[in-house]
Amino acid sequence: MDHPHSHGHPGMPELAERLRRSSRKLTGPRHHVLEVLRSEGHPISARALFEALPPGKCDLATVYRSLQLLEEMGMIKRYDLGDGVKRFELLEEGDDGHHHHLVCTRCAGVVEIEDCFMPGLEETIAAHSGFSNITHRLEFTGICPACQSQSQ
Amino acid sequence: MDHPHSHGHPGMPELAERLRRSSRKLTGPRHHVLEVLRSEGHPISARALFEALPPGKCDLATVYRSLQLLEEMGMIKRYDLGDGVKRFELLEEGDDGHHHHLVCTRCAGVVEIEDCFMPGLEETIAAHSGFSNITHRLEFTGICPACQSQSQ
DNA sequence: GTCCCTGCAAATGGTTTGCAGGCGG
DNA sequence: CCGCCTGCAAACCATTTGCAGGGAC
Repeated sequence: MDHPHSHGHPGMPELAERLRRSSRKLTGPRHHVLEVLRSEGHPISARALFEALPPGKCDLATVYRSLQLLEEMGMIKRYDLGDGVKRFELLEEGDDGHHHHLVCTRCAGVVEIEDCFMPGLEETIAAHSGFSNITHRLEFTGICPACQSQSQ
Repeated sequence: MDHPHSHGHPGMPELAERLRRSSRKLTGPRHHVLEVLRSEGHPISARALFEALPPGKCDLATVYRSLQLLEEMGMIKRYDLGDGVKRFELLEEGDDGHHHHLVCTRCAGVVEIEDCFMPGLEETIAAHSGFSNITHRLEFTGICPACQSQSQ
């Protein structure tokens, strides 16, 4: 259950290709941002990404702009894990990123959960409410094993 | 499915009593904040609450402080609906507020969904992940009937 | 009278934007 | 070259906090 997506994070050439296809440039700063996203594999905040960057390689504002662009292009997905901070995760091509997370309330560690547990539920809700285009966000929180043992 | 909680929003005397029980004061500003929460019945943001207040009756900062206090006391529940804004909803006594929402992505209208669809799921996840104290947040988004008809 | 509470204003933290210069294609 | 990108700084927005005066009990 740990890293259901770690089997195929896109390589840098593929990422560059996807950018080029949208006629966007693969610049130095973007390269570094993608590099961190690629090595991270879990949702990461703009600030955390910035701090993981080689110093001086990319401005914080540019990190935000890159994340915005990559999200629009569908290369990364944004998650709201409930603490008011946006986190982003690299997607494989064709992946819509629909999975859920289990977040530790002490260390903010994130574990992915691969199954989506509500087959047909959105249709049911649509039928009852009259809403259309229904999607959902589901996040779990708890205390991870490491934090459990560290302190009580 | 519309307002599963509208059957019993607490009256002001009961709210005052709950405050007094915690030896907190029922001041003018708090009275007005509670009044808006009571009449609203749906999750409302601090700013929206402030604007619904009679002008000059309560400072914005005090709205935030009141919401913080009421949340600590368990009188209201905070929801993160995904847009980075916290919203608060009045709870009845004994209600833990565990239900989910269906939010319109165009008008931000909110409908409550009373059922929680994951019986036993948290236990399963705990067993698989080793996490403890697991809870979840689940929010649905879509386009409400009114917005569907207004524009395409 | 004693604290709790309040308004005001300033600080904070995450994120966005204006601008002029710079670099990728 | 042209237009997309970038760094820097300032702006923004939701929320929090310091402080001194004021009100509830």
